[in-house]
Amino acid sequence: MTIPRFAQIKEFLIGQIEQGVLMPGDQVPSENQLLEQFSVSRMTARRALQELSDEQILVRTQGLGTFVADSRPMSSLLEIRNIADEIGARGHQYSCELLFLDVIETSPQQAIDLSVPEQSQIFSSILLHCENGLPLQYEDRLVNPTLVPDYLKQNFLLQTPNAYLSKVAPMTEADHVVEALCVDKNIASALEIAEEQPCLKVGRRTWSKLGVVSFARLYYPGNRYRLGGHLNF
Amino acid sequence: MTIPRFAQIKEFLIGQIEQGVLMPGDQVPSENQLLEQFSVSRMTARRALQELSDEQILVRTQGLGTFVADSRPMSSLLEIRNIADEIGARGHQYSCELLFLDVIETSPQQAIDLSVPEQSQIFSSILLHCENGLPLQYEDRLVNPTLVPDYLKQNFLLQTPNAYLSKVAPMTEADHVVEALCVDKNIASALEIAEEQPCLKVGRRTWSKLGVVSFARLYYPGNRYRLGGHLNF
DNA sequence: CAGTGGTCTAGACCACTGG
DNA sequence: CAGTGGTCTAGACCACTGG
Repeated sequence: MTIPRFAQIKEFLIGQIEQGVLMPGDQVPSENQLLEQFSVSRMTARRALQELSDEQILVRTQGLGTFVADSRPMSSLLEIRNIADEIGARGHQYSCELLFLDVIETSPQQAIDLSVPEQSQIFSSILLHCENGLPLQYEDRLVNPTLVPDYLKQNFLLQTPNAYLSKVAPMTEADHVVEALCVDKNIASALEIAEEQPCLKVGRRTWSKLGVVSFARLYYPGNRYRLGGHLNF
Repeated sequence: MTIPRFAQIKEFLIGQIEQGVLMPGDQVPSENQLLEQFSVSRMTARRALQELSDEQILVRTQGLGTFVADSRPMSSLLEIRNIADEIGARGHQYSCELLFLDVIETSPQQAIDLSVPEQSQIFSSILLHCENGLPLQYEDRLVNPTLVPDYLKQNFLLQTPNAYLSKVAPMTEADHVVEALCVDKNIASALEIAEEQPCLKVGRRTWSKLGVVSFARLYYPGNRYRLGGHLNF
């Protein structure tokens, strides 16, 4: 029932990182420092650092020390990447248009998508993300107001919903459904494509520890976007 | 340069598993047995077992012992699943049609896809996989003849290429590219859809330890198939 | 050089499982 | 009960990094 000492040290370090006391790149206490601080043997202090390193939360280098890893790497496949970062990484210009942002009452399907009661009041946003001025992603998003009460107050032209949600309600799980389809007239005209043009639709439900945070339907013109992934077994 | 003792014990156990001396479910030597066998301290024997357990190759239970894990679990997302199994799991009837199976000479693009020299002789197969008689997947596959010399001799109506390749050249890595598009007349008519019908295309390159084994282009009618995935962070 | 992480020992006490 | 894995100690020697 008592928490093992090595686990206590891990929790201490994770706490420091989550509170921002230790930032990515910072050096964390060495085995010898933790040994004194927690009055444990070196093997125990070491185990805490080693396991956090195995979990890719820390990075260790012999002779140098132990450091906070840059960012927690995700599963490389269908990785949840911020569209603005993705476009930026290609060296292209990102821009964005806010098409809708308000409270709505859930339809039966939306209630299921977000795991809330029917006819709840929830937040909805629709954004159009562009690469070099050309529409790349139509983002239709539902947000749980209980978990993210300040959603409507954000300026999504400065920070994508994805980036904001990652900060206020860190993801612990995500679901994806990928399909190919033709979109309706509204979405087609927003994306500046013909109605017959095939689109990639990604449905993504994200969880934090407290429940379903958000459900997003992302539409991409089939001729401008592909999803990639790499798996290691 | 010398291999650490714990790593030697790991290699010994992995060897036993790969040679079939130890089968899934079998109990492996306990810490105390390894300790005597390799003349190491318990901490070192333990480390070998612990790391293999972390790697999901072994399963440990306090008081019971350490056992060979059932099978190495894969990344859950865009998991490489045998289409026949997938259809069977839905309780539906699987059937399959062989459209092509022969040696071809690579086009420049095909040479890149399979990482072989241009104008190499490679194996090519085209199959149509059906669910309850309705086409679900058009599989256009290139195979490296050096790594899989007996590919053309197989009967793919009894065993899918995917299942066969998994046996003779176990996958160590895979690449995916997913896109939405309209397919050409040939593929559309095979899939029994109109040419305007959006399709999901999955390009998948698979590696074994020796190199690129196969490159498959999988086409699914957009209205009959969706890709799903679940991520845990 | 002092400090770091990597490996390893020979003990200890404990909680748990099965017979 | 004997055997298992889980945690922990107080030492040791080593290879490596930077100053």
